[in-house]
Amino acid sequence: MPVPAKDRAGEARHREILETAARLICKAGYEGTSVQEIALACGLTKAGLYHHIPSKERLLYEIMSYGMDLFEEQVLSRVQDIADPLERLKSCMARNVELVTLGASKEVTIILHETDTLTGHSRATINARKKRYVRFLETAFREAMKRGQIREVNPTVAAFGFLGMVLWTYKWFKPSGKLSARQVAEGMVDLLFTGLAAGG
Amino acid sequence: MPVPAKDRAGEARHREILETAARLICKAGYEGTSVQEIALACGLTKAGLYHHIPSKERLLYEIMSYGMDLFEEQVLSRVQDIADPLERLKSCMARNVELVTLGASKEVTIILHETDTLTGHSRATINARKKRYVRFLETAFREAMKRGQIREVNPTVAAFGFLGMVLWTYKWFKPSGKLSARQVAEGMVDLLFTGLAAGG
Amino acid sequence: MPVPAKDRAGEARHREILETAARLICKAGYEGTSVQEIALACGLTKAGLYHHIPSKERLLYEIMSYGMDLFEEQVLSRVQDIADPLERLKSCMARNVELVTLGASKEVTIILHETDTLTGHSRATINARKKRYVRFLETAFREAMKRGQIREVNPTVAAFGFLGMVLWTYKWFKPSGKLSARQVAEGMVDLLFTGLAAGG
Amino acid sequence: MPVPAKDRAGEARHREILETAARLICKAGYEGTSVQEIALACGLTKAGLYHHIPSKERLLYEIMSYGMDLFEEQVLSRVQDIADPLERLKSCMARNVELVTLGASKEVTIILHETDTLTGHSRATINARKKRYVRFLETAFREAMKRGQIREVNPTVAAFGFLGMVLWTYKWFKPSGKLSARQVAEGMVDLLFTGLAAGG
DNA sequence: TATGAATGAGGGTTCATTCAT
DNA sequence: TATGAATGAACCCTCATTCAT
Repeated sequence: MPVPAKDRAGEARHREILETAARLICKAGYEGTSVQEIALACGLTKAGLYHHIPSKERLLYEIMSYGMDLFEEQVLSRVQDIADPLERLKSCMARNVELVTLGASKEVTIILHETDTLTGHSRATINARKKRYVRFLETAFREAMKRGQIREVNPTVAAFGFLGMVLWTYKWFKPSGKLSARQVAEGMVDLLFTGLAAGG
Repeated sequence: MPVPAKDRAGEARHREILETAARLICKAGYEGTSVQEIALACGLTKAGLYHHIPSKERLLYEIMSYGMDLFEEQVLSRVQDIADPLERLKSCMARNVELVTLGASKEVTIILHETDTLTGHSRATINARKKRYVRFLETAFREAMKRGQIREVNPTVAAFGFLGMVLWTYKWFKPSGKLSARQVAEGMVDLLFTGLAAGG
Repeated sequence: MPVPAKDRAGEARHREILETAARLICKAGYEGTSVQEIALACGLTKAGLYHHIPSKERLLYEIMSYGMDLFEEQVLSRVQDIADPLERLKSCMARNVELVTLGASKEVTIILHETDTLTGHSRATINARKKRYVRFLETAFREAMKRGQIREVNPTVAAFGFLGMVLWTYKWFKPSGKLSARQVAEGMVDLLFTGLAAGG
Repeated sequence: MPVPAKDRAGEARHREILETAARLICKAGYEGTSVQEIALACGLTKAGLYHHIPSKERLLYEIMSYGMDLFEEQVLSRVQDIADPLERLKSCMARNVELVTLGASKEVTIILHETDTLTGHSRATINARKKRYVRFLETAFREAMKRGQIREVNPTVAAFGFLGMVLWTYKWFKPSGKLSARQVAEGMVDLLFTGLAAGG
């Protein structure tokens, strides 16, 4: 059942707005970005933008939902079926680093780190999806330990170490720098999983 | 030349204001925190607060400077003279994790991650001090490699991996959680430097 | 010359819109009711509503005109030919009270009290029709005095006292209350015309 | 214990703002009057006005409270101790008519008829005070009947008839017209209590 | 030091209205 | 007729900042 052209256009427009807003919010933060600026960047007036979104906070929520969708589609769903837990973790890390460094809509996923801005149900929904990712990592780490693929470490520390390495990347990575996104991704995987121990 | 009691008192008050403001800004971000709220939390009126600070942006700069002071005093200056580069890195990591998790003024140092808010000279000054830290880490990694203490890896990736693990901590660590700050600090050091490789 | 069915349908639709709008404006006032809300209540979009009305102010004018039509048709025209001036006044009062309490379209007539909202010609037109009612009452009071049916009182004060009693009713009358609309109507007539004097 | 000069000044300023706002709201309604207009009329900027009031709705509530204060002080408290219920009612009506026609702050009391604008607790508070007035009137009517001073009528109808006559006055009374406020007041009392019956 | 009062600028949001489709 | 998209103006309110006292 094909989606009518009209709806597809509307949806595309909507995504375009989310991505444009994400780019701005990513730079200056949610509170530091005015609806005025977002509207202008979308080629609309403030009132015109409000035809597409019900409120600024809801806009943020939709960006975040969209960001989680992108993340789950481009990272989680592509690795969760990998049987070998170590390979699953490595692939996951590489994909996640690439998502926040060279993804076409990387800002949409980066914004996920705007914590404490959303309130109520929206906040709970997003937080639940984030927590699922942490659980996914912890589980994979535990499996890898059980199989003897990695040393015995605290799975929570491992998961958050993993996440810190991956998500901090957007703060310093520059596409125009010496290292390519792929190099960073592989470097990070190598760093965490091969380890720093000499002769490892 | 001893500082007059009066100035010392003034300085204490000043630091108190910086720390109070830091706590608020840490929660809601710079743009999300109003001068009004800061004044109230300091037990002052808005106009009263302005007798202590020249502007909101300058307040942020002073918090960040103070944060860098604290960091350099409690982390850098205590490890930079360690001759063994691997021990230097390990000690640095542990101290840094502890600074952002159980430091009495942890918010003051956490705020350092409010990027892109400061402008002009202030921003350049803070960024220069941050960059010095990255250089310090890269150098230590290089030294450790030269000595054969760790594998050959890209020092930049290593430095930012290190930083990501350390600085991300404040986003998820809860003093009331299962893990103590010390456990997290040691876990992180173990994770990065012993590595995950089995039998490491 | 019979009205074509189509026009009759259009007219019915038009009246329906006027009555729906009247109900909303009656509750929240003209300024407190948005075109959006009116459109929604009519089962239309905003743009759709504008095919039926040229402007919000004109809508108000049409409601008021329709309200005056209803009033004249259901009150004035049915009493103006009563020869006895006292009976004319009593019947008028009873009918008017009933119009604003149990009339099917009572809100349409209640809105007539939205003063100072209309401007220019519209306002003048409505005000002229209202003034005619006042004159009608004053004349009837004067006739009744001349015939010795009632005491000598200032006819203007009598007319506005009459109107105040009648029109205030909508502010407190509740169809579900102890008093029926009819009881209120008869009570008001009794109150003003029989008077409060003991033994009257 | 004398009120400090400063407080008295602040209080006077506050009342001045309430009265200025009342005058505007009285003309155009609450929704039809912008905070901008109120500020301007007070000789302030919008932001300056907000130094004195917490919100527009709260401003309305304060006007209404002040209006009830004025009413109770200038009407209720001056008649409630009159032993003779008929005299109590007559005096009450005269004073109330005068309050809404020639009172220095008549708009403040007229605004009390802005129904349905306030919400929640504010609304309940004001409504309770209004209801007390209705009860006061009903009681007085009942007493007067018991004493045989007036005919037996429904006290609720009597009370609302009384109120309608009194409160409607502000809609048509013009200080520059033929009738003085006093004449209207006396005319209304005469109309309701002497009655229209011939030879009354 | 401290404050209450004030302000211009801008915040997010809604308004009545228009118009191409 | 009906609509979705768009707009300029205005809405209520808060911002960081200043200044006389």
